[in-house]
Amino acid sequence: MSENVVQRLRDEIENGIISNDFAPGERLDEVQLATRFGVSRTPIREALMQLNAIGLVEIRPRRGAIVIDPGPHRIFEMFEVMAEIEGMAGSLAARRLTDADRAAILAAHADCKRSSSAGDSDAYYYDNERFHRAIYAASHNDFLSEQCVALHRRLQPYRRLQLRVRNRVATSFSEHDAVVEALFAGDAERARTLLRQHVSIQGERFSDLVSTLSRR
Amino acid sequence: MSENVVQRLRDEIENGIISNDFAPGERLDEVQLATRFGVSRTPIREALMQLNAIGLVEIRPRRGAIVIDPGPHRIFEMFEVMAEIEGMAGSLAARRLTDADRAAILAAHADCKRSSSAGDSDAYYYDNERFHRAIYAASHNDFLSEQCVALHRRLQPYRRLQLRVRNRVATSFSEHDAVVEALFAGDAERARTLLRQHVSIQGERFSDLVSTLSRR
DNA sequence: GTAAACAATCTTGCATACAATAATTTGATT
DNA sequence: AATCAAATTATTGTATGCAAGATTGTTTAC
Repeated sequence: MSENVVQRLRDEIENGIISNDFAPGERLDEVQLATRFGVSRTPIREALMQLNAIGLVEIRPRRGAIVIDPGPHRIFEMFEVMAEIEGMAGSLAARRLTDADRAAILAAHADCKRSSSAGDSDAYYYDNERFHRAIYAASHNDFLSEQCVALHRRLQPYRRLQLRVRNRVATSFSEHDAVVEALFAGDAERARTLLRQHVSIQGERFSDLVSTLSRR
Repeated sequence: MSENVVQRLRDEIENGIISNDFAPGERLDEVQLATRFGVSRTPIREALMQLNAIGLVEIRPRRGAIVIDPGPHRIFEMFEVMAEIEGMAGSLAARRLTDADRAAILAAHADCKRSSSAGDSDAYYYDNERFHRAIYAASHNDFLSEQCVALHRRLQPYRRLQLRVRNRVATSFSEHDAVVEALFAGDAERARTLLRQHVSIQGERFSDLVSTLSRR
């Protein structure tokens, strides 16, 4: 069997965390996971070490692994950084855009339009991700692109909540529209500002949401 | 023995990579490392998985782990991102500066001045790191701060090379001086621009260096 | 002499076994 | 009955063992 096992486990557990299948604060029992996935403890441990390194899981010595609970404040911090690097990607993209990039962005944007006007927030969620990834790719900075994808992924559960609020999908799409215009006009600073705002808004809304609901 | 063993191994191997003790492209043999550190293969493997997750090591199925060789282009990309998030930290710091932050920055800056005028580039390297970390902390965004520290650390070997070039220490210090001024004046945009340039310069210089020396 | 194929060896990947520490339960004493 | 302590149980951390794939070297055929 190939090394894919531990990678597979890593992805499965990571997905479980992202999709809130494993709740923040929850303890991840090694033997439990091992029996569940039909493997021994060893690859489970190796996967958990990886998640620990990424920052999704905390390993307390001799006391097992727990899913990290970022808390509203830290989530806000992550949105703050996301807004900035997303803006950076947009700025670079506006300057470095190739025809292929243009086509990919337009295609994703068109799909967003479709799912947006259909009011299908789940489909929009998927198309939105493709749209943003197309911009990351257009930055032609692979390292930045990877960082963006990783952070985007980590903020996924919180962003998903956002799309449920009234009119958010429509608003999001119109923001995309302005972004596309700036990108295609080669206006780096406007693309940066628009994308930064586009993301910050999500962060601030989220912050409002939790700070009124669950007080810590 | 506590779980600290694998953490220790992780740090040791990571330091080995950063300090070029393990060269890029080098294969990391599990039994070799195990005997070297006096442990079994298991904790070594777990440490390697963590380094893999961080992106310092690549694990090729059934073919072992090798130290990742970023290559000049990717290093340039990392500097590009470093410049941006460093600028972001500066921008936030200028707005959120507390008295304690001010004191920490001034202290590190004073030490930089000392080691700079003494022409001690090794000491300056250390003080420079403290100076930058003080700015990260002053951003009052812990997530950003951690990202900055991690990336700063990864770029360490390339930055170190830079300080050896003629007059770089003195130039670096005078750039710091302007940064401090902007920070203390609360001028967020100037702080951002200055820090961005301060870091980009290193990236560009590095790029010049390698692209003339070793062609890939 | 060179190239290809086969075999021997080495290394990784996973499982199991053993040791050490934390959690829990039970029993005794106040 | 309640609390504290000791012992038992459960779970983590590390080592070792075994199987499967990769690497290397040798031999044979052309």
